[in-house]
Amino acid sequence: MERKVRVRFAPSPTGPLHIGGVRTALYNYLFARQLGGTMILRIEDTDQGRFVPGAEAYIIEALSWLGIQFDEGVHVGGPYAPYRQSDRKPLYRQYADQLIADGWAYYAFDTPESLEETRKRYESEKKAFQYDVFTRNSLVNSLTLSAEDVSQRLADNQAYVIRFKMPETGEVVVNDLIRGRVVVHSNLLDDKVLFKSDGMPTYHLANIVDDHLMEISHVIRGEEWLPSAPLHVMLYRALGWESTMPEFAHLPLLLKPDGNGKLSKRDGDRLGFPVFPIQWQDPKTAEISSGYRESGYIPEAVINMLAFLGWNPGTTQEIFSMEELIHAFSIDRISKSGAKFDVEKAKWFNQQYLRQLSAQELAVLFMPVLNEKGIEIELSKLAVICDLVKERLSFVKDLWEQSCFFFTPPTTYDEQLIKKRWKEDTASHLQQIIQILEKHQPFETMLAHDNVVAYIQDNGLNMGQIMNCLRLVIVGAGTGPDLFAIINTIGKEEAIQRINKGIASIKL
RNA sequence: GGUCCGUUCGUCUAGAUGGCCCAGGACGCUAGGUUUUCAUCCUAGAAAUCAGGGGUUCGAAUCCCCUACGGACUACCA
Repeated sequence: MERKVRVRFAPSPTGPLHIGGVRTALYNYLFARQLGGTMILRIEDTDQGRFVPGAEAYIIEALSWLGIQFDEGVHVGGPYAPYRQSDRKPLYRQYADQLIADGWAYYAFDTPESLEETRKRYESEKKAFQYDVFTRNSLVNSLTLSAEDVSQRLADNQAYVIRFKMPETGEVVVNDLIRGRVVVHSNLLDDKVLFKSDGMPTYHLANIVDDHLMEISHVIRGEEWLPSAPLHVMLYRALGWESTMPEFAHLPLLLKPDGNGKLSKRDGDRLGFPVFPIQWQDPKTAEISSGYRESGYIPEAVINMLAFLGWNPGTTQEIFSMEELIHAFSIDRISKSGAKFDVEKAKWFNQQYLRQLSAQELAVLFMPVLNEKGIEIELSKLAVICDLVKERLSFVKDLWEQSCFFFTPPTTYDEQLIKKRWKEDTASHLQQIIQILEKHQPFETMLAHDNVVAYIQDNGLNMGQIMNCLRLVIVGAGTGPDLFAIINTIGKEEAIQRINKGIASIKL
């Protein structure tokens, strides 16, 4: 039973990978790392018609940004190379032939058009057509045609596909690590195409052949594959590989936050959150879909959030580093039902991770934003500002909103606050406060603060009223960190200028 | 239509072998406190008749059955 753990993440390069796919990759990664196994990236590009340039590079970049690493794969090579199915094309045919020779598959010459016609005919009778045990005897294939006819058609290069010959009797059992025993009667399954007329295998064949050849021990994939898992089990049996068949775990789906249905590529920008790890631009339409990276999410937060969509450790701990996830992860704690994505929780996770960053680290992230606005500042000074506002952020991009008053004087003043706090004598009191500030010759914040407080108290004034008005002229609003910390940071001269400007601008 | 999977607060979920669950945590929400302000933080609260109905049992969110609802799949797509 000692089997080396080898798992694969096997996306098809038909577009950007969405977060459901990322979660599948993550669970594979956590599982592999925990058990000292191997994580493989295999590209399943057997459908040349849906190939999208750039998608493969996108997948690699996105997973790399998130810290999901591969031991083998298209981009890093490995002992089972190549890892791209289009590069493995010559491998598959022999297995299809073997299946035919063993009576597990057959040639089918039906054209797509004739099949479509049959399908429509069934539909008009309110029935569903399936190429299976019951219908294959009335269709054009090597089961109904004479041996001579078949060889003639083959010799004539007539287009054909190779279909799996599903047994008429018997039950197929899939033992799923998450769902338990799933049983289906084989005659309910259809004769899936294994090998296409263009010379490429379909997903089903390529997948089984590659998993076998690459010695995959566990197949962890989305629930959308559960219905075809019985076919896969049959394929292992037919190929004589049943004893080394990997174990299956079908993950619950990620659902739309509103309404029903699985999360789709369209939902993200419609509902105001990214469904993609990093930004993607469609090469054909040039349409841009936003990504977590560009939206200001920290990769660790995205990982943490994704890990909890369908899995939990059974404790109350919610913040997990990748290392902790690797340690705590287990397949039997994966839930069976689909999870709706929640933007608010995602934000919360990001906030938690943002707070773990030092002021210095935040400053480094913030600096480019300022430079773009034409603001030059020393990193150390910026770090002081970041430290003052870091508790108020969910995203790095919130930094500007939370700290813009450090860099530019207010141009407008909060109307509500004026109404509430600004009195007739406010201006003259602020004049007095300017005098107090002027007195401090090297400027000392604490002393200035104490003196202002003393002024308010000595004159029997309302603390909240004066302080809020002082804040109003300095910040422009009633928000922000400690007022004297702000004054200290912008400097005495600037503070006095702002007070003067405020007095001049604010009229009752 | 058919096959398969699922169903605990608005959301993510806890809930081995039925009793400690008139259901716990987190996000969000509401209120109070802290703060010269806002945010943070602290405290409290509202929020699931455990999809519904039948059983089994002294006792069920937990076991069984039925129903409903939701989802996936049903391509020479993956």
